[in-house]
Amino acid sequence: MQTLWQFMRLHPIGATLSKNDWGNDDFLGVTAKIYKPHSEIGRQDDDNHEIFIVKSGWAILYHGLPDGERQIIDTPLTGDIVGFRSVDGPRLASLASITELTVYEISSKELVEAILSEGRLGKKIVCSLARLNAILAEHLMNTGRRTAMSRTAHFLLELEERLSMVGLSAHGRYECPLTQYDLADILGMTTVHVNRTLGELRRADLVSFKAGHVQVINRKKLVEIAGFDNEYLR
Amino acid sequence: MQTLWQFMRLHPIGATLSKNDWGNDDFLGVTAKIYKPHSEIGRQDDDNHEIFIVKSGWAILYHGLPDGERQIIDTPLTGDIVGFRSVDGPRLASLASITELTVYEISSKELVEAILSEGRLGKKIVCSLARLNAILAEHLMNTGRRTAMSRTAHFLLELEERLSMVGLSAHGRYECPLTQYDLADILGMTTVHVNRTLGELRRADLVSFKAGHVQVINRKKLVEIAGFDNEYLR
DNA sequence: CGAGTTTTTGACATTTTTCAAGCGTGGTGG
DNA sequence: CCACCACGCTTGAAAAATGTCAAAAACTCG
Repeated sequence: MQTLWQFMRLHPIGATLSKNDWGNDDFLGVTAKIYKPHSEIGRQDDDNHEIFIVKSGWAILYHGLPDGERQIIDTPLTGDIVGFRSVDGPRLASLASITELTVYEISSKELVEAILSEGRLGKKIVCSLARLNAILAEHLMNTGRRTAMSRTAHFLLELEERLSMVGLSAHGRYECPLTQYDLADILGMTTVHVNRTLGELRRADLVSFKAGHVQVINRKKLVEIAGFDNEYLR
Repeated sequence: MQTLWQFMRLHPIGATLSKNDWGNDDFLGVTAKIYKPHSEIGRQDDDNHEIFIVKSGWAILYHGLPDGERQIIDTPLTGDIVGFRSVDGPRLASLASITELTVYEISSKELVEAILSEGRLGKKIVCSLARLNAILAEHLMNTGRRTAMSRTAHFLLELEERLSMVGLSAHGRYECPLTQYDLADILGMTTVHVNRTLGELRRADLVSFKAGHVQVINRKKLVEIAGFDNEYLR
């Protein structure tokens, strides 16, 4: 069985952590939990202070609005941390699996304890949160200042970059189990419009999103349309 | 002269820090720098690894897009930290003052060093970043899933809440030096539309934004229209 | 095969942007 | 003191982008 620290050494947020960075083995020994596709891992407004670290699979972190709308905040991928809050309080967003999902679950309190006693862990978490910040800021530009086309192109390029960082994309090709409904709630548009936009991108031979997989066709032009610069994902 | 740690004890991110949380006094003695209104404090793409902590004044953190558009990522207020990056690399956004602005400037490297040796500082920074994350996520809902009206209302309520936390708002009233152009770049719409929307809000006796100050008139209804829940600002 | 989900398409409505112009105010130089 | 300019605010009319509603086609899974 792979322990949490073994995992973290291999992935973005834990890449340089040594065993000693964690207080003791018990804490490290957190076992990964496996969830079925389309299950709720944590629900918005629940008073359950747990942090998740994605080991494998696809998930969405979303917030439901009073009027029934939904905005997807992020699609956490392998190695991403989910669920930090500045203070105790209800969860601000729900986490749901898309595919089968494996996550490490750590009590928020325990993780904070560990940060207090181990500076290197604090640094790691700070870096991880800073990166999430950068991603959110970029999504803000997407929904705020880019056209439907540019937005969609940008997100597909972001996914490719993030996935290839964890070895899940190569040659501009990757699996993506998100539906067009999901895409709509990520990009802040309607499914109908997502559909038309994807169609345009496909017909223009830029990128194809079809049957759960994505293939970048003309990267140069796609990057140009999207105004994509991967710097923020470093 | 007020030192950085004296300041931090009094404001959100540093509220519970004691003197010992910082390695030594030299580091703490960082003097605050004062900038004139409308100056650039840090420029996007610069390779200058500095973190800013706002002591007083209004600022905007924005990112310029290739086509000349601009998206304002955040309006850092008293006590907010600006400029963290996951790794060294060019700055992702520019920081500019709106009013006269006083900021503490700390080298990124120094702060990371301090985190390594002082867990409580790490915790504070982690909390601050988690809060910023929550704010960005909420802005994402704003631009992604709310109408112009709801969005604008929401942002004005957020400002009120954030300002009253640092003693700069009371009775639903506060000073706000942002222009309608700024508002447009925050909310992801055009100035023209911002103008019309503010007009509507004013005519409906919900909130007035005029000559640099904001007055909430009918909070109950405004909160309802905005779908505002201050939980995320805690 | 059949039921449910997802994608695609068409016609039309609404929101938001664009372009263009006018107004008000505060500061500045003649 | 006044003319003038820069800047921000306001308004109107038309265009473009995006959303809504509705239905059909395609796909998926048991």
